[in-house]
Amino acid sequence: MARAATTSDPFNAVAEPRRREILEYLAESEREVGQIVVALRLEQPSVSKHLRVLREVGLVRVRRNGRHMLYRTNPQAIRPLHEWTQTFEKLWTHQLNRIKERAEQKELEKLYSKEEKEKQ
Amino acid sequence: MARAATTSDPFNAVAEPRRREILEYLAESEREVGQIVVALRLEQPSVSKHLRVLREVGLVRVRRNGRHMLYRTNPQAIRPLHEWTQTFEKLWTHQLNRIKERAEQKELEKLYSKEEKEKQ
DNA sequence: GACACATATTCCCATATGGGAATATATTTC
DNA sequence: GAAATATATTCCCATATGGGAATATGTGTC
Repeated sequence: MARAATTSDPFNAVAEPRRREILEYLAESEREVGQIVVALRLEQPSVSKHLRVLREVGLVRVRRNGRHMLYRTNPQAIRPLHEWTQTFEKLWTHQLNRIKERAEQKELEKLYSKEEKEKQ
Repeated sequence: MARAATTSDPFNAVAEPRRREILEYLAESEREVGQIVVALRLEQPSVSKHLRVLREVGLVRVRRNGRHMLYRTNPQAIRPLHEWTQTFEKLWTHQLNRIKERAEQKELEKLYSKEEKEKQ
């Protein structure tokens, strides 16, 4: 087997930086393909291909308006990613607290040894 | 250009489902490679290769203990992912509220038309 | 040092990628 | 229906992938 398809799930779809940019841009409001091309300075076929991937995993929605296609981010599709990362949140705040506590401990020790020196 | 390397950033590293499983497993506590092999039912070389990718992007830390290598998840490295997904959180709660409001509106309308009928 | 054990690396391969260039499709306008 | 505009698709290609199999490296034990 090779690497999983970009269209296999949101995790793979979102691994591509340009697709993340597109999602951010389309989160502000509905946009035409041409607007994405201009705003993100990408080639039009490139944008269409990225949009296709995003559409296939449900990360964007489309509707037609005349010759224009209006895309928008479907934020709900990002939830699974958010929830997965959230399971680690407690761990890193815990880790940060430990770092903080150690720093404070060191400060205390420094102060203490200073006082000791001054006594002598 | 082809697809970005799995080692280019946490987004790419985490796109692979087995690597996510490994991160979850190593979040509980420090583990030997052999334990991962057994717990996740993967081939040993496969695990070593995944661990290498995770190590290169800082998602895991290692220390040696005799012939054993002890790996653990570095939760801080997941923060960027969490923060990126978080920017969409407001949008999806907003979206959910709208859905809820519409449902409630429909309920009201249903009730109203029922009363109308009963009048007649 | 010979051996066993734990882990890492290498080689091979089918597969999907993203970009570029060219072209196809769909829609409006005249 | 021809021309113009907006978007999508196709083809080509260099590149990295993950799995499997085999092998290499490192460490403890006798």
